[in-house]
Amino acid sequence: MIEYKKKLTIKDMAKALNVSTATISNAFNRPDQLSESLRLRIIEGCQRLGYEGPNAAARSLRTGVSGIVGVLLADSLSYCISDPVASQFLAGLADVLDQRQCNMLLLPGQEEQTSYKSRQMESMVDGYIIYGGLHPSKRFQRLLQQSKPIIAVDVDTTDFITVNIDNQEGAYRSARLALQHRPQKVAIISLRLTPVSSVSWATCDACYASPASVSRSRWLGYMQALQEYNYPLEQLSVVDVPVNTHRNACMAAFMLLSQEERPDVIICMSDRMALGALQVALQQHIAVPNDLKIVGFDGIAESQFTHPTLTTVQQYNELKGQMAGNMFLGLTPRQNVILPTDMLMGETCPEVMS
Amino acid sequence: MIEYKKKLTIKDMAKALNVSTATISNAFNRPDQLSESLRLRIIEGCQRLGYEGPNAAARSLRTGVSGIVGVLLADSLSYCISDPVASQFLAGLADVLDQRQCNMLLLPGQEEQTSYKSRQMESMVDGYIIYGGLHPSKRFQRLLQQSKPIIAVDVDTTDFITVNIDNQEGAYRSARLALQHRPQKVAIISLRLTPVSSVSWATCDACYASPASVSRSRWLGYMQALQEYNYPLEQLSVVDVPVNTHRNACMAAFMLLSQEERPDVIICMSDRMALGALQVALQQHIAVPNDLKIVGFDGIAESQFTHPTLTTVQQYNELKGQMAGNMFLGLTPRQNVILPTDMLMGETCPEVMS
DNA sequence: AATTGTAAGCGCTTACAATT
DNA sequence: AATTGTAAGCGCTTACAATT
Repeated sequence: MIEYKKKLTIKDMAKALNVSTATISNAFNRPDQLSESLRLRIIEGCQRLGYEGPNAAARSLRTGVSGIVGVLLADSLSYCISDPVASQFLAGLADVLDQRQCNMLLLPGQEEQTSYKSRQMESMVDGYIIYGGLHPSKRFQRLLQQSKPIIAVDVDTTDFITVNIDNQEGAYRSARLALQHRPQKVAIISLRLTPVSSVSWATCDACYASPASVSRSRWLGYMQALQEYNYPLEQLSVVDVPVNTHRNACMAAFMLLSQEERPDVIICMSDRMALGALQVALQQHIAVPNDLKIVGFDGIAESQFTHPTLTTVQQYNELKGQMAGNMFLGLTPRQNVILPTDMLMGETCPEVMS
Repeated sequence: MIEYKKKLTIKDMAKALNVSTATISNAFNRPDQLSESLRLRIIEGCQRLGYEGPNAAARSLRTGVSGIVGVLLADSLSYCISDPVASQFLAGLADVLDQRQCNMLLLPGQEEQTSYKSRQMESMVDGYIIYGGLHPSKRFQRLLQQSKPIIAVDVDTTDFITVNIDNQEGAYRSARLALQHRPQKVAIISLRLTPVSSVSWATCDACYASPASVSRSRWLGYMQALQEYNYPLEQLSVVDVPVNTHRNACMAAFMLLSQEERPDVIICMSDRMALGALQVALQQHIAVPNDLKIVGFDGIAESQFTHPTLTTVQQYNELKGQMAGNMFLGLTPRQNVILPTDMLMGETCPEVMS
């Protein structure tokens, strides 16, 4: 049988150990305020009696600091946790916060409920890390007025300190790599470039109108490369995908590969899109990379688990999380950061030897 | 410029709206305690003045309930977030908790620091969901004495209410599927069956000694199938992997496929292992499934993103998370649950037509 | 009878006072 | 001078009293 304990307070300890509550508190929080011997006696006594240390709610109420960092996500929790890019970011962030004994509170961005309880926890949070997206949600609007520190990641804004990558440069380099093969027919699988809610064909004009900053930057990088190679834009096929899922990737790839003139290059705004395209191509017995080159974006771990492995833009999401965490905690100067990306030379688009 | 607000309290609202603090509190928490008209006037007034509702720390201190559920993980946060099985579970759990306006606090199991601050948050938590592993950690020991509700998932124990799958049955069925092909040489990639800390060959005897319940159950399922097919155990090759990573999977597969007598069946305790084996096999130009059958376990999404797709045991991790959450919240009777699994017929091991 | 207000106390931290 | 204790108050909820 498990033996349960009563909930112990600092008062109980003070009585049991014959000191004041202040001394107990100091023993835990301000070692310089009492003699070493007394501190050890108290710590030992508390351990023996089963007192786990000051109650977090009370401490937080008193000090105004909770040690909890709110992470405002662009999508639902379930999406973010299962998306490799977001989860890598969260892992990096969690590592840093954990080292400093801070905790993470994941806040879904899409909040429809107006119940005040869903906002309750916001009052506990010491500040926010905003991850991705534009966040037109009410929750987001409220945050701005809370006068708490905010770091934004993968958001194109001047309202906060941001941690970003150079999306345009990365996209440009990946597209150039594909275009070096002098393809006949280029296709792009884009993410949330247009406001549609299903996988659909897009025109270049529509794409320019997109407000989603990350996608737009990548799009501009692609355009830059296409222009450099004088690729006729009217020949370009673009399928836009509203949500970065494998299913959508397959659908997009299927649409592209069923065209009368089949693309020999597919440039993708994410590795998930690229992996979907790869799978569909292989199922259709299209030789990759011989008859079809594919480049991705992100450098997720899974991109190197396939055969052939994916050629993609490696971004360092874990590092991104660590940087955001360190900045939030003030361990790193609070200033805008643009992290580098690298080309990850996989097998789906080899380099052209010249 | 963003305009910041002062931190408002229930007192400020009482003064501004000319009612008592109790009435403000009731307006938020006990609608039956005041007239509809007054309640609306208060809610509207608070909104207008920018009061977000009662402070969570104060409320939690007063009521003893925080709405925060501690999720005790077997490994580090970064591992759990990036593991597809764990993250699916977390996604399901998060969904349920979020609907009920509860929050999740992820607690890494491997806690070496003795700083009391790392335990601070434990005092806030309303209860625990323990996910996987044996948890011999100090943190775990402490939890048992806290007299808070606990639900355990993927743990073989009688100390708590548990949510589990039938690991042995699932493993048995997957092994049988592979053995139907009457393989010459069977190999197994196992997880944490032996206490070694690197990828290593294992013997059948050593494997039985494992204390890790999930792995042992799967192992027993494999043995059951092997016996049924009279497969000579002395011919079996087993590589045991301490941590479920792709790198380890590749190493294990490499070891197995470099043997003088190459296996024509590899049975894997996880899809990550199976995907690694598939990749290594394809890189070595071994035809899958013709010359090598592979079966996995888990049914992670990525297992269906490859070509060929993986034959594996589908477990419903998101459902597992939902069930654990619902039970924790008391929306479902608190009783032990064993969730079903299904065979997911992919291409790496087709069914034998007889 | 229906509505609203008073006041205690949840467990802690910390300025400052009191003691050695 | 070094060590320890007193007491107020963080923001809230709720039993109960007071008012209409």
